[in-house]
Amino acid sequence: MELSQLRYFEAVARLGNVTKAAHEQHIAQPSLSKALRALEQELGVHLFDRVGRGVELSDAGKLLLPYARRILAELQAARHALQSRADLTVGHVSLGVTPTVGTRLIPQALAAFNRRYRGIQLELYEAGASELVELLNAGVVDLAIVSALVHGVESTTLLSEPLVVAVGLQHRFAQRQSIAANELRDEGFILFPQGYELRNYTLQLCEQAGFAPRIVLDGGEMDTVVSLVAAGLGVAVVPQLAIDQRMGLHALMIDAGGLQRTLRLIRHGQRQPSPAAAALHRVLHKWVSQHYPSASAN
Amino acid sequence: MELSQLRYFEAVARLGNVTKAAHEQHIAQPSLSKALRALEQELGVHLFDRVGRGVELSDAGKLLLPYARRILAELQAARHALQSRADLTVGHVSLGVTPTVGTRLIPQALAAFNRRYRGIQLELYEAGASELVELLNAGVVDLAIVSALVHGVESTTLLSEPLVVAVGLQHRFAQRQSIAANELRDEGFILFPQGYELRNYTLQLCEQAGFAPRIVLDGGEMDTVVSLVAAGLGVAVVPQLAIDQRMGLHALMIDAGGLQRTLRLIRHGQRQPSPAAAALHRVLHKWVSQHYPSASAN
DNA sequence: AGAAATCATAGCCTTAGGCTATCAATTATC
DNA sequence: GATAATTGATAGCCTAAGGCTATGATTTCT
Repeated sequence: MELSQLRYFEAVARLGNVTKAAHEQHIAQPSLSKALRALEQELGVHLFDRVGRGVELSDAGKLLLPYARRILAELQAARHALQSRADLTVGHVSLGVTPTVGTRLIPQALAAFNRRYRGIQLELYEAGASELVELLNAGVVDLAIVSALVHGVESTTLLSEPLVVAVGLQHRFAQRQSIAANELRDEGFILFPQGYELRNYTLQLCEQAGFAPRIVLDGGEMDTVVSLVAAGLGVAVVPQLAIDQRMGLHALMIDAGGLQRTLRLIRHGQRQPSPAAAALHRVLHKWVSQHYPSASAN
Repeated sequence: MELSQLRYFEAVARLGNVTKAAHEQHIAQPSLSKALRALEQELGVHLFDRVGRGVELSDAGKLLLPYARRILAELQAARHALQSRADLTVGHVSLGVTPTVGTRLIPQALAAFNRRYRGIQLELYEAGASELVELLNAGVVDLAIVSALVHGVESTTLLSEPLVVAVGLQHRFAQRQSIAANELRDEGFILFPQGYELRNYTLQLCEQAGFAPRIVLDGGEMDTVVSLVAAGLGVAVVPQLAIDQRMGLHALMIDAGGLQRTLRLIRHGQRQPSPAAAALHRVLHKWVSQHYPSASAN
């Protein structure tokens, strides 16, 4: 049984006339007769009775018709669904982010995406970089933003942001714009937890400056760390984007050998991105290049 | 889009493996790959991602899959419905009868049919012969039983029943077995209504015997007429099958030139009978030949 | 009765969809 | 880490399904 046969059958049933149905379906009348015959033979039933001029549905045809109509309707619905998905009027895209990335960049960028693509459902996963790569490979997330270099996936540079030393507004360096790394040897440091890239960056900075950091507090998400710094508990190495003066923070650039954190947008190398995923990829790059023109790259 | 493509698509989606799906569908693996490619091109989307060894559904494929499954399920349901119909496990048949036919013959025959074909729904229309032919031509009834000869339809003789003169048990002829038509010239007649074949038969009988009947009562269905005769109001020409001694009736055969009423089973000459209609046709003939072996014919 | 309409049949032709053979890529195995 | 095994894609061929035109048989309208 072929879909064309069902289409023809439905047309003949609806019009009660083989010739008119053939016209409607843009085929020759004998072709339609032949197709009907083939369908009847395959099913082993008579679908139409030739009654005078014209044909009309037989008992079996009346039985088949609603099935045929449902099948054709499902077919059209499927086509429409795929079309809508391609149009980006509906869809779904899942983005993975490492925890410190989400805080400032993601909310606004995703809001912009949602304004542009109203019908696309967004899903956000927060996890460590290695877990995000697993989710990407498993197809759970379409895209992920990580700051580490990962292998086996397709990666584009989204943003390079300087890492700065955050101090409270009461801090003795609060009036300075920049600082040399080794000036920090007497400061108390607040560290991000094990496994976070920012923790490694911090330790790397101190090591390069030739001292081991005095650790005041170990562990804590971005918000917590920022609050602790503002309260004067210590200093912390954070992305420049995380600094907000209104929150009682001051940023110190690091003089020489200043570290940068590169945020990368990664996606599966072999999986074809869905239209929604491609759109999010596009929007994220565009949003970054518009809001951080100096820091962005592609 | 072809149904085979949907079948293949579903198999690959289910098995996650083109080769295994090709085996299951009894085609060569390259043919399946080609079919998938064609489907993807037609829909303008990627349905699968080759990921390592094996394939897995893409976003678009996940969207399409439930539609494909519904379509395939509908298809199978349609096939099953037609099969059940052919098996006579389900079905519908509509029988038309003229009013005087139904009384004795139809109930038992239809009961026999229903015992044999439990799942087939019966529908009964009672109407005059000409209306029944219209219903037959319109496809409203599949079969009809009439006693008149009608044209333009396919007709088989179901039963020839003698017409007898019914008298009450108190009637002066109640001890006789037969009678000559002209002995009835002084009797009062009870007539069936205009348009009934039995009315015509009665008038014909009297005309052939050379008298005009004295009409005591004109109009009345079979049950009424029978009751009136039993009450001694007059005599009536009725089918032998309508006589039941328990109801206070006696049948007089008509000596020479005795009339017979031939019941014919008619069906549409061009319409293909449904399995249920064919079964009813069969059962009616069989039932008559078993219960009235002398009177039946085919 | 003749004209018009409608479906079926016959015969031809193109192409979709099947097959085998083979390549490329990935994964399992030793 | 090299080799074998598995899997999907490609190339090229061939058959048959499904399209077309021409025509015939039947029925209905005028």
